[in-house]
Order: sequence, then C-alpha cells, then structure tokens
Amino acid sequence: MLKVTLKKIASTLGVSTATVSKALKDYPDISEKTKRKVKSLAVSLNYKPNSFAQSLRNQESKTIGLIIPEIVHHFFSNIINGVINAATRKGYFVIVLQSDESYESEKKQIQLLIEKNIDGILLSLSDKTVDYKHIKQIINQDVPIVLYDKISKSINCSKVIIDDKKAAFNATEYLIKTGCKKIAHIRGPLKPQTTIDRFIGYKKALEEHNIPFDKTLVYIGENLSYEDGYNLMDQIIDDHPDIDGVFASTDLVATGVLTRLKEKNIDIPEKVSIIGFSNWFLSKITSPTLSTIDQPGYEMGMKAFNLLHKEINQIKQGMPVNHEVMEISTKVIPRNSTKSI
Amino acid sequence: MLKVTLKKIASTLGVSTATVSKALKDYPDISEKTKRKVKSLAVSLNYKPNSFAQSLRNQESKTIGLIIPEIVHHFFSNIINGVINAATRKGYFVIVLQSDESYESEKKQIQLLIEKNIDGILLSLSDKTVDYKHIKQIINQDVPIVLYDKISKSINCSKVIIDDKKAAFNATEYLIKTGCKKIAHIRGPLKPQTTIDRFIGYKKALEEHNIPFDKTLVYIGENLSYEDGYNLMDQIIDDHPDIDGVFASTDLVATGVLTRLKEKNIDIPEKVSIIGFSNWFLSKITSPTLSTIDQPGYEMGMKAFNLLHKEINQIKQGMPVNHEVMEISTKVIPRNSTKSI
DNA sequence: TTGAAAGCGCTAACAG
DNA sequence: CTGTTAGCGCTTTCAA
Repeated sequence: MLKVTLKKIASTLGVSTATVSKALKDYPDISEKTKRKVKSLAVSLNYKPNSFAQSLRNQESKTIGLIIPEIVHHFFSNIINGVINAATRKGYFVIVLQSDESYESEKKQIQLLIEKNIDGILLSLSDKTVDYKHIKQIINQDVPIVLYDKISKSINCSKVIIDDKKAAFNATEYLIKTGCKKIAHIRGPLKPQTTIDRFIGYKKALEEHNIPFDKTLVYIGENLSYEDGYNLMDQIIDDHPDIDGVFASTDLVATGVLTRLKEKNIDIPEKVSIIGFSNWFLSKITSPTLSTIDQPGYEMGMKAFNLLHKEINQIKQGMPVNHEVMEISTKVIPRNSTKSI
Repeated sequence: MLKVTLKKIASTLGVSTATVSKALKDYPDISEKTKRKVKSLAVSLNYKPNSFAQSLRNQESKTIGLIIPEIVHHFFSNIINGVINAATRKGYFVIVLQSDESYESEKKQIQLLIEKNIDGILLSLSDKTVDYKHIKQIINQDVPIVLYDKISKSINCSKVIIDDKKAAFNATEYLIKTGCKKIAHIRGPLKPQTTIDRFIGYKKALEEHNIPFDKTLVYIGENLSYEDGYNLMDQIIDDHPDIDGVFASTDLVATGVLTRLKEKNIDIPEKVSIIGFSNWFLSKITSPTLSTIDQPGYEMGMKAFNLLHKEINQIKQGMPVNHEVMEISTKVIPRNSTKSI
C-alpha cells in the first residue's frame, strides 16, 4: 500500500495542496463542493496525515513523557493508568519511562525526553535525587513539567501531592480513637519527604491527643518491605510488650506485621491494632483485612496530566503560566485490623 | 533559550548546513579540523537535533506502541517493565495505551498508533476481540507487529506466548504427584484462549495419570476474582466434600479459595492442596504461602520488544521478514499450599 | 573536502 | 474561492 499524501490527492483532483489541506480542515474559505470532493477522495484513498510533518510544522507532538520510579508497584501503576486515561481523552500519547529510583537515570530520561521534543513531562522524583539542576534547567527551557507524589519544595513548578502529614495524622488518630494508647510507627528511610511527613503526622496526632511521644516506638524499615514488617514486629514486641497499635508506612509492611502477630497468636485487633498506608490491593485480602489510608493514584495521575495540559496550552498561547500545587485528599479505610470506634 | 539549529551553527561558522550535518555524524569526507570546530560549537551551544525533522526525513520515530489490556495488574505491569527496559536499551521510546479489554478501544488505539507513524506495535488481544480485520490490515500496511500473551492462531505475525497447556499440565501434575486424587479446577470464562488452554492442560494431566476426568469438578469464575474463588469454594465443598486439590486459574482466585478453606477450618495442604497461576506478588504473603506457576511477564516483555525490533530492522533494510513464535517457559513454584513430593 | 539543492509532508500568509 | 510560495530542520546526492 503506497503512501497517500496531500500532494497525491491534490494532483489527482487537479487542485493545489493548500486547497486540499484547508478543505480537510474545514476552512471557511473553501467551497462546499471542493470540500466534498476532497474529503471523499481522502476517505476512499484512506488518507492519513503524516504526523512527523505536522509535528515539524506545528512544533508539537501531542505526546508527553511520564517518568515513574518503579512501574511494578500498585500505587504507581494506578498513576500510569490515570495519566494515560486523561491523556487519551485529550488526544495525547504517553511515553512511559522508568527511573528505577536512580538519580542518574532520572537525569538521562529527562534528557532523552527533551531531545524527543516532547510537549511536557510528568515526573516523580527518585528517592536518590539530591540536586535539582537538571529539573530547573528544563523549566528554564520552557518545557512544561508537573511533579507528582515525590516532589521538592525548592522546585518552582506545578505539583500534585498527597498531604502525607495529614494522612498520617488521620491514620494515627484513628488508632487513638479506637482506643489505642501505645502506638508504634514503622517508618521508611530517613531522607524521602514522604516518610518524613508521615512521621511528623504520627507525632502530631499523639501530641494533640496528649499521648507523650516516645522515640523508642519509632522503627525504621529500610526497604518498607513485607520482611521489614515481619522482622521488626519481633523487635517491637520485645521492646514494648504492652504495645496496642502499629501504624505502618505501607500496606506491605503492615502485612508483614500482621502475619507475624498472627504467628505469635496475638489477637488483631483486640490486643494490637494495625493500620497501613496506600490501600493496596492486598489489604483487602489479608485476614483480618487491613485498615489503611487510601492513596488515590488514579486520581493523582488524572490531575497531574490535566495540570500539565493546562500549562502546555498556556505556553502555546503565550500566556503567563501560573503554577499550581494540588493536594489530593486521602481517607481512612476502616477494615478489620482495627477496632470499631 | 533560543533554538539551536544546524543552520545557526553553519552560519556562525561560515560553512553549509550539509557540512555541519555530516561533521556531526562523522562522515569520512569531512576534514578532522572542520569536525572539531563544528562539534565543539555544537556542544557549547547545546545543540540538539530536532527529532521531528529527523523523523520526517528518515521516516522513523524510534518509538513503538504497547497496547495493554489492563495496566493495573501485576502480570501486565511486569510486561510493561520488560518492554520499556528492552526498548530503552535500544534507544526506543514506548507509548503505552490501554485497551481495557474492549474490542472497540483496541481498534481505536491501533488506529491512533498507525496515524502517529509509530515504528511498530506490541499487542495483547483483548478478551472481547472477535475478528482480526483491524490487525490484518496493519500487517498489510507493513507495520511490524508482535502479539504477546493473548494471541490468535489465525493471525500471521510474530508472537510471544506462554504454553498455557503445558503450564496447566505441570500445575495439575504437581498436585497429583503430591498425592491429590480428586482435583477441582476453577477456570476462567469460556472464550479466551488462555483459559481454554489451561483447562486442556488440566484435563490432560489427569488423563496421563489415569484419573478419570469429571466435568462436575470444573467451575467457572467469570471474573477470575478473589470473590470468585471465595464463593466457588463453598460450592465445591458442597458438591464434592472429598475434594483434595484445587487448581485455580489465577493466584487471585486461589487466594479466595485459600481464605475460604481457612475459615472453614479445612487444613491446607493436608486436607486440600491449592495451586494457583501467575506467581503474583501476593502469593508470597498468604498464609500458608501459595504454590503457583511462575508466569514471567518481565521476560515476556523483553522478548516481545526484541522480536519487534528485529522485524523493524528487517523491514527497514528491505529484507524478508520471517515471523517467529516464541514460547516462554514457565515453572512450578512450590510453596506451602501443597504437600511436598 | 565542501556546498548547493532537492525534498520529506504539511501549513499558513498572502496574492490573485 | 483557490493557488503560490515559503519554510519547519534535517539528510543526502551530486556537482564543484
């Protein structure tokens, strides 16, 4: 099957390519008759505009780049889903790239996307990203960018985030309201903002409810893995046999905690209550089911794309871009690993 | 920051764009001196070739399309991961699209990708896809396509698949070898090839081990969901109180089965053994842990991309393309929901 | 060793 | 209402 171009249509119809181009786009200055002729021939020849030529002319590709720290991850795959759905709806394609939580590859991916003349970038900072030169540089080049989930306050651009402090506050408060008095917290590594914020939220909830903060109740799960939860639970019980609640930074950790408690025949939630974070798929199928915080990845992906889209249009129309920080609200999902209020 | 083009470099250096272009690509017919001059200016000006122009000239975008039935799914996100990694390594981008298991959107996505002049397509058929005109059409247009996972034998193109029959055979045989004599099978809906093949494998294993096939032992889980497994287990026990093994079509179903059995205080694996399919993440954290079949999505994604890449190159070089069907091997992952051999 | 020129396919300002 | 023309930025042939 040979290529059908404007030129071919023009020549077989004995008109100019300009006429054909305009006719197909319903320009008002083309007669109905010509439009009909052109369109019907275009259809019968199965004409498809060459997107490269269009991009070259219009300097836009209708494609954005999405950089994900880790694709195989329930929360992030929900984000991918949200982004792609929002983008598809607006006629955009999404190129997905993985930074693997590495600073180096994050830099490289951004570089690649810029070279590709992408219309905009959606990025979640890798845990290991320490400086932001690479990002500031692309902002200077007027490439629209929106940060989602893992962000940095020192970057001046639009962002979509979860209020981790508030979410952690709510999780902890929920435990308190169901009667817990001595609540351990398994947090992630020291650096990432999300772990810090969740820790702060935990602390604040205790304070507001007049429970003295005890730093020996805070444990670090380096990988926030199932094993971390499983192993730390032993230590927690050793250190504090009278513990009655655990707020874990992720559902995975919480599941490890839960498994270990069951093995030790400690009743959940009667003796120890557990609340996780993320509302992963698996929290619905543990036994008992896991109370958690819903972290709406799909919505976040949608919002992030829509924000980016707005900026792309603003820049295209030469309007001033006003950056926006959008906060997605989270909520406690009560299940059976906590007592009822 | 203004755009740096070949023209700009050429004019500031007082040479032609042709020379600049060639110098940057190390053409042998350019003097070392000019090359040095050109290259150093290009670097200091931070020159990036315009990818639209390159694509237009070369008729290739170094971008492929990946159509996934469902992004938020452990197996498929592994596939995405594999594809993206393999593609990145070869300098390709991956546009990800979701068909949502709908025939209509599958058709539309393919259409969009073709219009985008993508270099090739990776596709897993949606469950609802009934005819293959849309796919045969793109094959006729010489757009390289590789089918992965859910395929159809009546489409003539390269494919990457798992031998579901063999895998299901192995799963069932494993149950038999660990002493099971009366094995139920929870299969998926009637149409998709994968469910059919898994059913066939199940049946064959029984036959080869002289266990008469009993069709009342085959149950259908319409959605292959946790709930399906949970609910069907009641029925299975009612119908066949002496059941001693269950081969579930997915780990999710198996987890439902497992939970229900535990609730009924039926010992796993002593009284009833369970084997799932896919080696989802969750199979490692149920209690008891779930024996299953490893379905290597990552590897599948890699292989699928590499196959596509080969075809892209063959077509580019005008070579004849020989389609290839690649079978990824699976294996039984023994865990604690089955007895030891 | 270098450059002029054509052209990939499309769009849009302008002229007729 | 239609066509001419120029050009987006790059590559490559051919001539100098």
